[in-house]
Amino acid sequence: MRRLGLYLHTLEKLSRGGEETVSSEELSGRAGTTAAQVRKDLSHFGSFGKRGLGYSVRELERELKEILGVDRSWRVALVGAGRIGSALFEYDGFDARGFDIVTVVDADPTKVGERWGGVEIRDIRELESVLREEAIEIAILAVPADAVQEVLECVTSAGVRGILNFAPAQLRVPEGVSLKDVNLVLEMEALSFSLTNRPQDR
Amino acid sequence: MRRLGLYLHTLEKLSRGGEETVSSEELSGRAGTTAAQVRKDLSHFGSFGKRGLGYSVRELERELKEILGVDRSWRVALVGAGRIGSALFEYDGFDARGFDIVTVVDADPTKVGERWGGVEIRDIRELESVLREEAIEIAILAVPADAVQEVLECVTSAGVRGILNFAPAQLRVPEGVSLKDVNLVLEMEALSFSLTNRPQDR
DNA sequence: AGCTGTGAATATGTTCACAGCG
DNA sequence: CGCTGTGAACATATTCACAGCT
Repeated sequence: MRRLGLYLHTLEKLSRGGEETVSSEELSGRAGTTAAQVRKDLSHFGSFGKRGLGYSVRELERELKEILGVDRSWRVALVGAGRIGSALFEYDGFDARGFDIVTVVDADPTKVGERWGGVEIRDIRELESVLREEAIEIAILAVPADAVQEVLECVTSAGVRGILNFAPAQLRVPEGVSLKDVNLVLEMEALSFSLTNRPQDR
Repeated sequence: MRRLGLYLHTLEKLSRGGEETVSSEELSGRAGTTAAQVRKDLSHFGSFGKRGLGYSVRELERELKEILGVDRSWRVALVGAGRIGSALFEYDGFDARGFDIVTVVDADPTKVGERWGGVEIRDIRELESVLREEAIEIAILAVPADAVQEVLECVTSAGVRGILNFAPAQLRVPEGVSLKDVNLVLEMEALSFSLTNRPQDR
């Protein structure tokens, strides 16, 4: 559930602000949802609040991290060192949440061997073995759409079970593998749709 | 409805492959949904198919473009010329769908005046006037989270009504403005959640 | 006969409203 | 008394199943 992540980020902000306790009302306001929604969402995983008081910020934060599995770090590989890949590699948010990009792989021979920070870019022909050696758990695919299905198969063969895909392609993943697609054109099209189909245009 | 965009992309692939006609069965297979879903989705906007035959690829493609509002081009501004901004600027998919990034704005004085392709980077202090001059319809926000609310207010004041936001912040938009958030950490957390809460771990 | 378009059935998600604990 | 946790009511989304056009 995506909202859990939102709650966690909100709690961390509250925590930095020195708040000790928070009500579902307050939390929902900051996360852009409703109080009932917050309570229902949390109640699926346990009873974390105190009636009459609210939730302990620190405690709920810890619980949510555990539920989301971000009370640990994850070994992540970046496949594709193009423009999107490089932006993702530099993106601080991943690091801050324990998603450690410990491997970068690319097909371009002029890039292979190059170093980004402490990470050497490896040849995509070694993809499967590199992923195994590095005990990668999550792969970020930032390769061209026409290459991504092949890369995906290799990645899943290597035992990776979480995939964040940026290529605009409909991927089929084996049972037991989680896939998240980020398709920016689809997002823009959704905006275009809203702007176009607005009855009360002024 | 996000699936409409998916259908459109699928149709374009079929079209390039020379297909004349497609059934809801076929379309759903390629778009990763079900035949009934496709028919229901399309039926909200009209009757585009022929019974016993299916849908004309070319015709449905045209209809979907019109519904989504991508039968035209859009004037888009990129606010924030950092790593994510530059990756987005170079991203071909936007251009191909008629989302023309005609303006780039940044706060860094060393970047202002620089040219990316034919586009000069403008100073963020001129943001509102630049957006008006350029008749911008959609803004992509790739600025730091602590600056984004301020930028957003400026952007909406300038009459922009569609916003794609990459900053991890909960934004409040005025009535009549469409906002899409892309939060990559949330996506990764969702993956982490699936990997963590998988009962039948082998 | 084949495949759409659609009401009806089902499933899923959200909001309401309140009992019950602190 | 305040705020959570939760069943019940409501709303939305998906799937089923079939009548009806071509």
